Amino acid sequence: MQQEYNPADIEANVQQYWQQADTFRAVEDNSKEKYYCLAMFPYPSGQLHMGHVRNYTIGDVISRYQRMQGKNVLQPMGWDAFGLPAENAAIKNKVPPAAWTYDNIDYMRGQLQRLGLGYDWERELATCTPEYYRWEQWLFTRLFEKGLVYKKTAAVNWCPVDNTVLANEQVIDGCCWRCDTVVEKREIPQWFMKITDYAEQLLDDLDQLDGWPEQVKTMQANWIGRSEGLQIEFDLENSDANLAVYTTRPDTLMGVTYLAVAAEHPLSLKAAESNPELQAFVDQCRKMETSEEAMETAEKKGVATGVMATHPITGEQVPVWAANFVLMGYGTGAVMSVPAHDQRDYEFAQKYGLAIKQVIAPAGKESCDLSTAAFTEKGQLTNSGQFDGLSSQASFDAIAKELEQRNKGERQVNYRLRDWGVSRQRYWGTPIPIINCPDCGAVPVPEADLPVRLPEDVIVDGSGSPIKSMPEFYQVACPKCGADAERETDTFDTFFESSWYYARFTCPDNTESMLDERAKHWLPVDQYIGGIEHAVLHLLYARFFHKLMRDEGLVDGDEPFKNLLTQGMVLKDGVKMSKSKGNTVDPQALIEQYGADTARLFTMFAAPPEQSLEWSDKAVEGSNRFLNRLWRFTQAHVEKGSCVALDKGNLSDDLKDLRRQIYQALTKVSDDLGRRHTFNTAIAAVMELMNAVTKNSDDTEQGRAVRQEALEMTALMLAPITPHICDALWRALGHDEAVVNVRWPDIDESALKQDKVELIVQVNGKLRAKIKVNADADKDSIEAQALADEHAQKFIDGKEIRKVIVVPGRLINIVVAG
RNA sequence: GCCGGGGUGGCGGAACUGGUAGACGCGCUGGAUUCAAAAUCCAGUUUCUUCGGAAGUGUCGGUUCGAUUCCGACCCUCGGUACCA
Repeated sequence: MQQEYNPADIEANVQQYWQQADTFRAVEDNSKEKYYCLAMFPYPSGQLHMGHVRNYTIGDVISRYQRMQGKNVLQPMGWDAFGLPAENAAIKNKVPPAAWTYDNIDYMRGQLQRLGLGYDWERELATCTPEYYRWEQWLFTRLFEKGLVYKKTAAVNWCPVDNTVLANEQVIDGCCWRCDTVVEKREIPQWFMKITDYAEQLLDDLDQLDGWPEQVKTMQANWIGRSEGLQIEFDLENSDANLAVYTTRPDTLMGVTYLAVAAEHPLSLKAAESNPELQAFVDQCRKMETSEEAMETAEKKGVATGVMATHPITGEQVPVWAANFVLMGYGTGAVMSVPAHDQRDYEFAQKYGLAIKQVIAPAGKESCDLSTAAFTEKGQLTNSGQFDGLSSQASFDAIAKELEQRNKGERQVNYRLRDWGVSRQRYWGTPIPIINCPDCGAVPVPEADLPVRLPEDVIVDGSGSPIKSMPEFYQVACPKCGADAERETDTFDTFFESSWYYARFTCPDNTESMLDERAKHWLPVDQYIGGIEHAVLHLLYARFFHKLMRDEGLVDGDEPFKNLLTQGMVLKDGVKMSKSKGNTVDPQALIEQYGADTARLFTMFAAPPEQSLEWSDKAVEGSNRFLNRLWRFTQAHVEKGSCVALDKGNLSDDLKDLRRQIYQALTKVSDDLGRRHTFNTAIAAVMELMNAVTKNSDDTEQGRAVRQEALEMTALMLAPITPHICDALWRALGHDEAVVNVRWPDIDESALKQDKVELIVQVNGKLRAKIKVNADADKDSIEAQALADEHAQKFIDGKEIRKVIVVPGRLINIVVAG
């Protein structure tokens, strides 16, 4: 054993051993319990950032711990390789996206290996290869046949100067990020997946996910947004057409004083032809961002269309307004407005002088003052004709029945969730496998012709996707009739690739089918780890895909991820590390200076995984200092030669104490690594043990034997977190096998037993004394001992004792008067 | 705007089921070692204090023998918001 801790040597040696012994190769083996641990794969942006280091270390610690539990662990790694940054880099550096991406992958793979992450690299995949994306093309054509995909027009952000579609993040304050032109909305035909057909399952199956954080399930449930309400039809004046609206508050129907439609609603567009003011408003709305956030925070504006609608029960005429807060692609593109009982409608009515009619009265003592705000609580109906006096709840049924009889409405379950638009007008993505024939319409590419390969030798200059101007790509014969036809030149949303990669990792080499029996062996993923920012979209799409694949017979079970851990972000100076803020810390430099084990130890120690992690150079040094201390202490111990066997029955009180601390630490670390995933407290427990061990200077034979035990346990307990140094320590302590193959130690219960325990004595809830009592003492004798304590006496002397509360193993609280 | 988190010493954090607030680490202070420094080791470190204690976990209020933990209202901050991944 070397005198000094030299991480560069140690880490290179151990990593070489793992590679040569094929340690992390995962082979299906029914004799062992399987454990599939997956951390969200990275976008190959160029270099690893601290968020990656944290994410992948968490996964590796869990994987190594489970391996030490004797499980057959699968931990794969791959690349979420399609996406916008490759196109941006291509424009900037004049490199094709493919070359840029593959270079990045090669560099980042090396960085991951240097961190000592135990991946089965045989299973590596990159989503930008035809071997991968051909299978999602295949699935899409299957879904086409099943009617689960369809085409409709939808709005995109359009920059009229660059002549290109912009992502939401490329729109800054309503303007193009590159040329600062005001962005316009443009309606173009796009492919959609019917995720709403699975809305109910996606909601109900959340109940199966006991291993998911409650907050993530809540966010998903709210996102899906199931509601029960009524669809109500309003007849239009001078027209056969009618206007349908959906409401969850039919009890307020009698208070409707106007209707609002989206500016681009056909009704509004038609009215605008003869109304210049409305036309100006429609044009103005066209220059709005498409994001929900922008819509909701924008000032609420509207213009009367001049069209009147007939109230389905009273027959009264109410005006129809065009409003910027009504979304065309959402529900029916129209809403009924009840200013007295909805705050947004109230503010709109105040602004434009529309009528406010109260139809709900408070049932309890809630305040209702319609001169200041809407009354949005439920209550008792008033001013509602035949429904007067009913409760909000009772009126739901009564009004539903009335409307059904009049054929003017029906009950409906509605979801906030919208169908998934998967078309992107970009180059660097999976080509959508559809051919548009002038006679046959949209025709899926036949299986034999898959994959539709994305040409990689292209020039990207920011003026639109290069494949849109490549006849050799898009000119094809219709697979059905042979006529001249055109390929889709749009590509898939990159969430498409990341929605099923977890399954493909089980059989990435299969060239015959999307998945095989190995998927059924390994799935579901036992532990999934990734950023909280993916709580809704990615995780919902992956759950959706799992159900689609299940219905194709490709996988078993309803859900892909049994347990989920959502990690927090890595911050510096309180803000997220990012290139634009210039506050990034390069993991490469960190590893070169201190080694992978220090990088791993610091990221696990600085905060629990679910919280954000504040970067600190000084704390990194502290982590390195601890490893140095551990190394030197072990070295000094080993240097004095081998130890005799431990004689448990023949130890001094101090040594018994020390052994108890060893097994208390082991108890805590086992729970923290296996159940709680609080690696910071596990490390703290090991540090505490080390402090106790270094304080003990018993150099007798038994003293050295206990020290040997403590150091062995420390090497094992830290092995999942800092695997390189622990391998070297374990060997130095006299073992021949690699620590990665050692089983997690058992707890020696006999070492944990204590004769006396310390209890605290409170008087009126304040700490006043500490007493030692026999571990098996009964409540009465504990109480008596507490009352007799001289410190406690000072605070109870001469006062009336009202109550004494004894919490076994913890405390005694003496409640006195005055 | 809406949905979901978070707020505890100078700093990162601990307190797991309502029971000793501040484990562990960083920083700082003092000491040892050194010609000197670095490194290392030892001791101390919430604030105030009349040295008895008192106050204290974003703010205000409540429940309880006892609240960082439960309930209500509010403030600040972070993530998501459907074309960033």
